[in-house]
Amino acid sequence: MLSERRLQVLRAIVQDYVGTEEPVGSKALTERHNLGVSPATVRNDMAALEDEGFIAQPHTSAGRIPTDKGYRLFVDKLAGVKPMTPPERRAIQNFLDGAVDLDDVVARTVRLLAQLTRQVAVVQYPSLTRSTVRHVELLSLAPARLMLVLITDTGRVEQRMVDCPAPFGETSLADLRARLNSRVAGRRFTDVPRLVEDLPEAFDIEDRGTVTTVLSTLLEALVEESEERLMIGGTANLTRFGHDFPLTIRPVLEALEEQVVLLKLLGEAGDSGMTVRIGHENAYEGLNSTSVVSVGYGSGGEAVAKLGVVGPTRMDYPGTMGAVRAVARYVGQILAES
Amino acid sequence: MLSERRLQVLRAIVQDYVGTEEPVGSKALTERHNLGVSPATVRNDMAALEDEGFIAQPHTSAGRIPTDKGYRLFVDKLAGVKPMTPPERRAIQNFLDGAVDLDDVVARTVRLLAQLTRQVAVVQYPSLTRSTVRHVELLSLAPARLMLVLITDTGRVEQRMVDCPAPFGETSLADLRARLNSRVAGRRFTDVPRLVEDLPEAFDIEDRGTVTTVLSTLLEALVEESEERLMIGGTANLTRFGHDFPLTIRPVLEALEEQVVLLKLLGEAGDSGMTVRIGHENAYEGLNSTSVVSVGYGSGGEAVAKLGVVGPTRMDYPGTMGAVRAVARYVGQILAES
DNA sequence: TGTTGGCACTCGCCCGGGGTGAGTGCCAAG
DNA sequence: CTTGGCACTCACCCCGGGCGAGTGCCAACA
Repeated sequence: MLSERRLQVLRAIVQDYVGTEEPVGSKALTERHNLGVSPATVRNDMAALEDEGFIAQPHTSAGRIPTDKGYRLFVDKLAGVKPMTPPERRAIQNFLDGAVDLDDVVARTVRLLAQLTRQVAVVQYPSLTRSTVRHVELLSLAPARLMLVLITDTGRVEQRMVDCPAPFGETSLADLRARLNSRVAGRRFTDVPRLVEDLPEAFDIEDRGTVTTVLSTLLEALVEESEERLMIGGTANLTRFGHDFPLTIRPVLEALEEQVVLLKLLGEAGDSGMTVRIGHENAYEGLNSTSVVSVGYGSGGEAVAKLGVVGPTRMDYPGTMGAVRAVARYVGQILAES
Repeated sequence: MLSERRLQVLRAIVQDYVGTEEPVGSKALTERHNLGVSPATVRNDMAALEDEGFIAQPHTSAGRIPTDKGYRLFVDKLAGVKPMTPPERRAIQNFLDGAVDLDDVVARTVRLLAQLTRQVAVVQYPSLTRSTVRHVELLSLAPARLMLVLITDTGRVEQRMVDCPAPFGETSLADLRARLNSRVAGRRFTDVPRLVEDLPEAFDIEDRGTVTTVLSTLLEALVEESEERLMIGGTANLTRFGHDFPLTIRPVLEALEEQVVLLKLLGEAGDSGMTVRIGHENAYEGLNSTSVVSVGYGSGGEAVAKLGVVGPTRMDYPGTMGAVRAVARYVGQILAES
């Protein structure tokens, strides 16, 4: 096992490297952190750390830089989460409080996260698989043409045209609307199919075709609505990535445009607590030189979606984690209030 | 005035520079384009073009590169719009035909444009100031709490909570719903305020407060809905920008995240026909080293929104313009059909 | 056994200089 | 107005030397 001091050395290396972006040597370390030992001792420790794969040297006769494994150890054992300062907290709250609707909340959250962490922010829209139906509305546009409007408790609206197999009277329509709402209003998306299953049976033969059509359209809309969307921001921060730029940045930009990739990324992260994926721990190849810090957030106790940031593996983990956690917390509050 | 041959020389310079990304010299020009004159002559022409400010040399004893003014002349006088090939047209149509709703149309358009031009694509959502109300729905959620749902003819839906000053009965609600729709359905957004102006007068005193509240909420929603949104894509293409990278790319990424900037950018472009803004012609400073090619598109004859691409001033103008025009045309068709 | 100072060694980086070649401007002749 | 010739300018490449940070090893010491 690694001695206490060696861990301190590793911590010092990570901190210095994150700050300077340059390989850090034994002498500089003893000068900047008062470890109480000589450079020679540190050199021995570094050799040991390198043997274990926690650090590496880019070239012989250069300083050491942390490996993914080194960062992992740092995050797991050596670093805490740096809490936000009270002024920062107030700023977060103020900024989010101005939001007028769900889109705005998400947009503001993205901006905020990007600014606080100076990295790329990713915010998933509150997931709807766990959310509930607030209301279903049916409008008659033409004798055999209806519009179905689905309103969710998170404030999203989805609408669908329905072409009926047969004309559908106003009274039948009102009847269907009432029955539908009494069954599904306030219920979870996932429960809806079961709840409306036997609904056609309550109608006359000639209306059943239309009713089943409406129902299947509704189920379709529910599925589509629970497809997860997300918003990203702060891509300009990618320019602070490093010197080797174009090669690193391109796949990241590509990944960021592929919502599927990002959703998978967030999805893979643990369901509770904060997740940090470092470098090659990310399944997607283009993100092998980045770290992803993500956390679930939600209105009540349970997480309904995730948010996080994407940055270089060389990032300020404690600060980033602090910001991500704080933002998630406040967004949750905002959602609970509305 | 510039002689015919000098214009040819300018055209050749632009074409070569766009292709090679390197300053082009007199000798290379005579070799690659058969101008029928010697390098010395071309040198004289180049000197003249430089005097007029159409080209410049990055360093003494280097070739010439076009200036913004040079590109301007090229676009205005020397280059046509390169039409898409039939296979390309088919590909565009096929790709767009698969779209299922408005969001999907816009998303596909962005992708398509980015791929075709290998640049950053910007597509504005169909503007709603010119569009019409399809339906307004009112739902009663609680005795003094309504939900207002606005549905537009472009298929967008906006919903709003309304807290009533006094309880509002179901019959009044039905009455208001009916009157409201009979007045505004099918009408343009801009006409709505005038059309509902005197509506409160038709109701009992005790209901008027609620009616005016509902109306003002509706007007608010109309304003917000006509706020223009847009979607961008293909940012990964920025990596092909040039060698001096980080400095050029950062302000562009920043501009792309500021929807306000982009909307202004598109808004400034001429209302009909294709607009090309080259380098410093862009008001926004961060885009001084980029060109923006934009065009209006719409379902009928008239343009309802704009789309375009942002790329380096050194871009293939004829090809880009061809792609932009073609995409705009097909998107218009798709919108007209649905 | 762990720590320390000493020491030789490696090697990336900076710097200055010479050679190369593309490209230019000018000029005189056609 | 065009052309060939010619001298000149510079950016670029390559090379070699000096510098210095950093390393690994070792012998001495607590």
